[in-house]
Amino acid sequence: MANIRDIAKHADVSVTTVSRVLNEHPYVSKEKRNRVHEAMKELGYLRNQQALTLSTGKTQRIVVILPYMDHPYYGFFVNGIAKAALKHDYRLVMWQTEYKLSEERRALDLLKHREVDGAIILSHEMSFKEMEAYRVYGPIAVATVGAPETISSIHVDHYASFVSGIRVLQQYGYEEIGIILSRSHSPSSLARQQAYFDEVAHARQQWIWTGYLTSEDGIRLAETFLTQKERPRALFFSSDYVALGFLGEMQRRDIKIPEEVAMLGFDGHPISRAFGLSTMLSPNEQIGRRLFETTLAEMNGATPETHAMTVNYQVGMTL
Amino acid sequence: MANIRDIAKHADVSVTTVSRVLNEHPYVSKEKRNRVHEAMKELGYLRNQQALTLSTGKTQRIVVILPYMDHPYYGFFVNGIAKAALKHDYRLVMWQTEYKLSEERRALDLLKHREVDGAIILSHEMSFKEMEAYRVYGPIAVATVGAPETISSIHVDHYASFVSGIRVLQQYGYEEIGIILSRSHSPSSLARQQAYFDEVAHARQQWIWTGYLTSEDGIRLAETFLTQKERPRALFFSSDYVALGFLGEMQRRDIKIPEEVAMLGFDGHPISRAFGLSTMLSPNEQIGRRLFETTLAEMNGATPETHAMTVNYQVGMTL
DNA sequence: GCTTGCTCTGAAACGCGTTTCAGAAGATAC
DNA sequence: GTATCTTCTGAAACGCGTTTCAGAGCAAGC
Repeated sequence: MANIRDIAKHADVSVTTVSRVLNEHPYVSKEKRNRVHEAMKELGYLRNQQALTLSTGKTQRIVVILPYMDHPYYGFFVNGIAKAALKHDYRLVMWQTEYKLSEERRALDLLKHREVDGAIILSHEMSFKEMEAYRVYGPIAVATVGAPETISSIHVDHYASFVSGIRVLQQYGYEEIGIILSRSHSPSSLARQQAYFDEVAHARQQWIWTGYLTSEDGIRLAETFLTQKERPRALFFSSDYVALGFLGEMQRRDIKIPEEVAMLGFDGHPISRAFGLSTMLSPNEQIGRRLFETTLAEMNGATPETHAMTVNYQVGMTL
Repeated sequence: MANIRDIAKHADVSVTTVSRVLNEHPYVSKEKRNRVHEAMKELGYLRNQQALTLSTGKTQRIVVILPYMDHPYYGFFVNGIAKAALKHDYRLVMWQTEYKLSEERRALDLLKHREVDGAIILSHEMSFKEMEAYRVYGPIAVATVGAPETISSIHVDHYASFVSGIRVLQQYGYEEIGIILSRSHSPSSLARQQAYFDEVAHARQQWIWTGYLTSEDGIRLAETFLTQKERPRALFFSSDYVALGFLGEMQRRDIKIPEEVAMLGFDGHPISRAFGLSTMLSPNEQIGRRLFETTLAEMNGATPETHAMTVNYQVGMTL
């Protein structure tokens, strides 16, 4: 494992000169530059990235914190982040938290210990107050609402999005609407709930179903829904996957959609199009890209930014 | 940013002693240990992970190389890898290649430059011959078939799996079978093709459709399939997502499944169950876990291993 | 009483690339 | 002819934790 000093010796120059050649510094004579290049080739030199990192204090890494890597919902975010990171020669360290606060802390400790230069958080249990304490160690960008101004936030405006989804349902003539949420206490769920009560005249507490995250939850929901005495005429989901699970189960039971119950999804996953699910298209990949870009900008001295994105109705056959 | 030398000075001990306290070495007197702990608290000491990495030569990181992070197919692998990595306090550096050889090389260069301790490759364009050249820099484990013995391989035996899938189709009485493949030249596609010709008496070259990866490809396939003059009675897909896209499109066209054409998927994604897709359940999460474990074992001196996994038929309603 | 062994400590070297600073040599400006 | 640049070079310090080695002090073994 030849190092920079071996190269220097072999080429009969100083380590400084070798370093300059490595970094393409102009003030090296052509002759020495050649000697160094030859020495590197002969000894099979490979620059040690760890040493570089320690020396410069820049890791070229960013930690991405998310609950589950296999949930399709996060796929588009991650894709956007990954593409942007690759372009800027950054590496992505993925940290799966399974919604555990302890894992979120472990992940942010990477920032503390200089193992990464920044953090992107797609979903979190941690309070913003606690999160802010980590801010001094590096930039943090979240995909959630309610971040303080020290923390960048590129997020879907869930309130506005739910309002516009509800308007779509109303335009189709549906007044009795129910909503399906993921974790009940998450900020996005609260915003959605708020929009529901603000916009739906017939809103009812028992028409809010919480705790639905996966397609299997959607299957389960069908049973729950059908045994309910008074049912809404339309369901607004907060995830396409839950909606698809529900839709599949309804098809299996030969229950007509939208005749029996209309459905509006949320995400715009490609698979939804295959099954004709009407949904709200969320620009998740774009959000991912911007999350990375804002983190990068902050590392170069920019101030945190907050930006809310909007969703668009994607026509389907379930309304 | 207090470092270990500041702590030493503050606690009036040597840096060696501080290091020993950090590493819980027993040969430190209680008194000095306390002094060091206090100094660390007072100065807010945080161990610099980069320095540790450079010093020990261990990064505690593994690079995971895969074509797309947002393709649900890879989700289960990654989940298995992530869970195992978390448990052993390893970090995952994700590298999205988009099937580009150049990106695979960039990713494996991390190994060369000591930025990671090992590599897990879920899918690759690179030849095993080229891959082997990187083996000297650290352990490599792949989820594909055909690896040389220097490279660990935990994979689905695609030949055997396709054979057993075809047997299922035959048990249901289907003789005229077509197959849907992803990239035509990948080792798994070749194995599947081989199994097809070996097991299906009515095998036909034009009943092999290649280039189908996503649910959108599945939608597209429906059109292609229906305009075909002579059609097989059953389709064996190599991905649930493609199958689901196809299924959704067939439903939209009011074409009865399995009456018009029977379908057998491959993967066993949860969403498949919602739509009653008959499929072959692949233990991808388990493969992910084992890929990590074998990489870890190799870093501790074990020899590479090769292990083929089998899939199981999961009953659905499309046969 | 002497040897052996255990506990505890710290100086110095190591892993390895970058950066600062001082200085030499030659070129240009006036 | 002197002052000022520009080009080129290398020694040494830096980032920071770990490890090796030498040695001191004290207890147990025979």
